Amino acid sequence: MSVESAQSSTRDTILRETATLFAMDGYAGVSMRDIANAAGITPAALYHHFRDKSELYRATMAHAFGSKMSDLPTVLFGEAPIEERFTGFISWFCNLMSTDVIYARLMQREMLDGDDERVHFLTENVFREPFKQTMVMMEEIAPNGDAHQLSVFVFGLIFGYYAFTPTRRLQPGYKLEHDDPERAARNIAHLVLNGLKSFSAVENAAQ
Amino acid sequence: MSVESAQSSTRDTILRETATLFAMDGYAGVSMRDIANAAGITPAALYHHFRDKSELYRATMAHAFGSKMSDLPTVLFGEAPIEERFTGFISWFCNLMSTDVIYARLMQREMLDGDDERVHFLTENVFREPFKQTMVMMEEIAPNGDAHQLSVFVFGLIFGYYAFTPTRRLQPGYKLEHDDPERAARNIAHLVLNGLKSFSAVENAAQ
DNA sequence: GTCTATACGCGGATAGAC
DNA sequence: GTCTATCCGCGTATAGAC
Repeated sequence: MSVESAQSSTRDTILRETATLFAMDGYAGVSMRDIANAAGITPAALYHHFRDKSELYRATMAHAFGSKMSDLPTVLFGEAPIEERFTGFISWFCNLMSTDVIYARLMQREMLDGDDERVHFLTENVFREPFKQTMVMMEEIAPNGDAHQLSVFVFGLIFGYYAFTPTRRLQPGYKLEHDDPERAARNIAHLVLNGLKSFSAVENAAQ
Repeated sequence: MSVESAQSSTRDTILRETATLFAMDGYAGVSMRDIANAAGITPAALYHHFRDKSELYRATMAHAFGSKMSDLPTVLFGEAPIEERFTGFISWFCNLMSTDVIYARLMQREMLDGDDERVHFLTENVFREPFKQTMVMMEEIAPNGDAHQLSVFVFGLIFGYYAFTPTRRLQPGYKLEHDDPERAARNIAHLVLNGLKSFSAVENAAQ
């Protein structure tokens, strides 16, 4: 909300560089010298902007996870039928994951390496809103289903699809069009929408 | 196949310890001193068994990814109807992921950090066979669908479900039974089986 | 706000005794 | 096969000049 877009301050430059570096090599795999190098300053200068490496890391996460996931697509809140809202959401999420590799990798790293505090931060700032909205849709699609678990399936499916990318490209049957996020989104939405139609009758419903 | 189960050699001890250490903290996050400490020897002794850290890492992966995934459940190859084979497979995979956290984390790390060679190794030794079998099942369930992509959905769904675990536990609606792999497997199998029934008619089929 | 210079422990790795 | 001792560059971090 504050006025900070005037020009690219050194701090912003650093945070942009660290997002890439940490995404690619992880916290322990990136040195302060690497960071200084990428930002075009000396290591000592980094300590003018951040107390230490761990604070710089936290600042990087706060910067990277700022707003993207709360910019949910407008179709979600429109009057469109549930199929359209759901498909629009999946499409948006798939495009985000396939477009912003840095973002996707940082998410994966936080889930893999984050302590309680970091996972909490990630959950609050990245997944809270879209997860809630997904739960609302799940309740509409499968009124007697377990909305929480079904939402986790949706996130897991998309998240897993992209996490699995390096491996899936080596599997039999791989074609270039499998990398098209629109196509993947369409098929994911199709799978889930049809799969859930029958979930109302499942025995462990509405827990 | 060789006789190596006689007693726990130092080499095996090291590899058991490194599997845990690398799974928890990643390659860059674990030092040779850490490893030596965990194995109860000095750092110098490590170099008697392995040329350097990267060879020790590769050996750890080879050891960890040895046989588990090729021990596919027998139900897969039986005469049972497809629903039962598929559900059995999902159940086996979910149990594996939720039981062996080390294994699951090493998989995630390799996909996130692995270079071409490492991802290739992971794909060949871990995912090749189960992926092939899943494709066979997908062709049976949705004869006109895209068996490769549908198989990726299945793996992504399970993989994503477990990768998402730290976060899902903080989401609204979380209950303890969501951690039960049998329950998750049942619902995943249900979702996929029902979702795929209608996939035969989808427009981008059989590519 | 960024630099040079530097502290100092930890990193991977080796030599050679036992 | 494991040890002690050691090398040396790289790690984070600080002091103090400009």
